[in-house]
Amino acid sequence: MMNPFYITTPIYYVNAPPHLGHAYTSLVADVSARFHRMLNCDTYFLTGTDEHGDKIVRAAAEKKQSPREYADGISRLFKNLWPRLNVVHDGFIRTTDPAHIAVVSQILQRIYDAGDIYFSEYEGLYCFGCERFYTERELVDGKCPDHETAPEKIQESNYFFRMGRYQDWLIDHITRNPEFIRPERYRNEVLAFLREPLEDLCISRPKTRLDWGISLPFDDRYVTYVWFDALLNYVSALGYPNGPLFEKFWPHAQHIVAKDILKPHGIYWPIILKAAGIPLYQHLNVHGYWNVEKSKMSKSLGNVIEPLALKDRYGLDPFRYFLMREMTFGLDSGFSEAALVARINADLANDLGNLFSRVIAMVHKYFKGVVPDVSPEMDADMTMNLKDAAQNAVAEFEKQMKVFAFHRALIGIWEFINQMNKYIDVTQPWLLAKSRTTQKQLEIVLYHLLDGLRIVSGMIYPIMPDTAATMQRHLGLNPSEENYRLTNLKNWGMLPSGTVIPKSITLFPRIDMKTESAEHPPETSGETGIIPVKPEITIDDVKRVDLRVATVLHAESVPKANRLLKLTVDVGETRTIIAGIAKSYSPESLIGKQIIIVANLKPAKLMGIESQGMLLAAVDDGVAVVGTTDKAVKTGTPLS
RNA sequence: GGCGAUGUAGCUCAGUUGGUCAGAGCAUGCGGCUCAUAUCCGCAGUGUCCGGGGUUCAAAUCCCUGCAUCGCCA
Repeated sequence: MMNPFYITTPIYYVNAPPHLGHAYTSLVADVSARFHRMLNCDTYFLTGTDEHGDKIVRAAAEKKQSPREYADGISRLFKNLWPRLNVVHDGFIRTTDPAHIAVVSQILQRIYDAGDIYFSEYEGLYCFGCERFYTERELVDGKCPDHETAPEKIQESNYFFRMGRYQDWLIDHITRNPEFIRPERYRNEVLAFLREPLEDLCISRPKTRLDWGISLPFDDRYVTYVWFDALLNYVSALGYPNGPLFEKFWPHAQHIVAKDILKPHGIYWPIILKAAGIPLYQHLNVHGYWNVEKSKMSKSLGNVIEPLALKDRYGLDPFRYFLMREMTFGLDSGFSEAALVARINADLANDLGNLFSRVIAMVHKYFKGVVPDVSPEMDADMTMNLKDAAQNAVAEFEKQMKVFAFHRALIGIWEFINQMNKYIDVTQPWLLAKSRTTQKQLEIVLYHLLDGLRIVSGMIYPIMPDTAATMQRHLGLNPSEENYRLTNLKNWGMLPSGTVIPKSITLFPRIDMKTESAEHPPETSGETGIIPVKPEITIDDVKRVDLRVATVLHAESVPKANRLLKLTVDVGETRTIIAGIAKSYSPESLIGKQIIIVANLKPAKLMGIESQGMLLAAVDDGVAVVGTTDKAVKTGTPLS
């Protein structure tokens, strides 16, 4: 068992809804967490929201909400986004959580007692309109840039954190641990900043100005401001000071941040930890920005597409792949729809998707879908370096993933994919299939390809988990943590023989830029669970099913049936429908709801009641969620 | 204003300590195959490696300088 792995995103400030930058940071954390689980590391992935401060008070006031209500709303937006990106975190912390508040208070008190926090009065230029101080430099013609009024000189007292006394210690730590802040450019930036004397950090606001925050334990007239509150989430979320999670994971902490918050994480945070007597984190991993280009394509459609919306259009896994492949971790990258489509077509559809499709198709064509049995001694003759290529790719993958060089890890995987395409070209299985004397060779070639795809499926798992699972199912495997273990990817020839594999599918539909503007491509085959996709059907099969929007008029439970509800619904006519959702919905909660039913299903009697149709619901881990429409529509409307 | 980074094929970028370093992918053109999602494989290019100067037997690679872009700090 390797060291535990603790990965964090920043807690996102709830003054605005999530955007691409947030999504990328969290995606990196998710990919990293998944990768470490492949390494069999105990892994904890934390994210959350930062909810105090005057910006929140002001944003809430604009919406005529209390800060708490406002923060709840935006926090929920973040929390709800992660599942949609297949970002699976272990913890979600809010700075308004009582446990967090207690930890902040405790640590502030400790640092105060140690003499690193002092009280001081200062004078500054204050704009009452903005409710903030300005420096001379920020003023325009001596006036507040927002209100165009001259700020007033006022005096205020606040608490300050003596960071200066830890400056030399921090320089020393960063110098001795070259990987403490990475990539190197950001380490250099921090060191450059530390060449100048470090000023003490103002850590409070008088409650007269701001009361949406955590009270200072040693002076109730003040709340703590920004960094103590925000940064301490990384330890409070683990149950500091002596929770089991804290003891297990904290020493292995790695943070991910965008470059805009380099200074707080690279300077304030280590110093806070030092002052509080808490060991430092391992690595601060800093990434750049996405420069979003408004694509011409979208403009011509008249609707500029928001980056996050593109995942719905092109599929989640391609979207995740693009973000991880296109950005060199640490540097800025451009985001455009054209670049996304180019990656999807070239890398996903042409290289990987087509390889997968042609291999599976050949196994069906030549062996009726049965994975050939290949004795190890026969292997060597036909491997033609494919085995070495696989093992090199896995080694490179491991090396690059560990240092957040995701794009390089992916380049390595794709080199191997190209080698497999080349291998097919050289071995020419379609010729081997023509002669009985070359049957054995054909078996070996296809087995090698299948096993290579098995290894690819494992390597892409952290980046494209749904696709990885789909691939594994089509290789006759049951997608599981075990199959994604790196140790199993390092071994050649692990794919079980004799299984019958499902028919070939299109992993990634090619995107035709010409017709794309008219319609959206089908969602890529990807679902998180392990439920296999049913056999292919045609449009005619679909047309036979008459789906309708129905409105629930009445609902009641069915006696002696603890899972069933009897619904009376309006589909233009009134019908009775029995649905097995009683464990997830109370009868009252359904009344008035619009649902989707199969209207032409042959009626059936359940518990003596005739059900004239069937309600559609998603059942996730035993919990039923009723399907409905995005907006209210006329009852009885067919779905097509 | 100070410090730093970057500037390489049409596009996106690799190029570790100076000596096959003038490269990869995409896009383009041509050839091949047919198992495959008109996919795959091969071949072919185009470059004053930002401009100028210097060090050296030898510089995209080191030094100076100019320009451009960007970042950090003030």
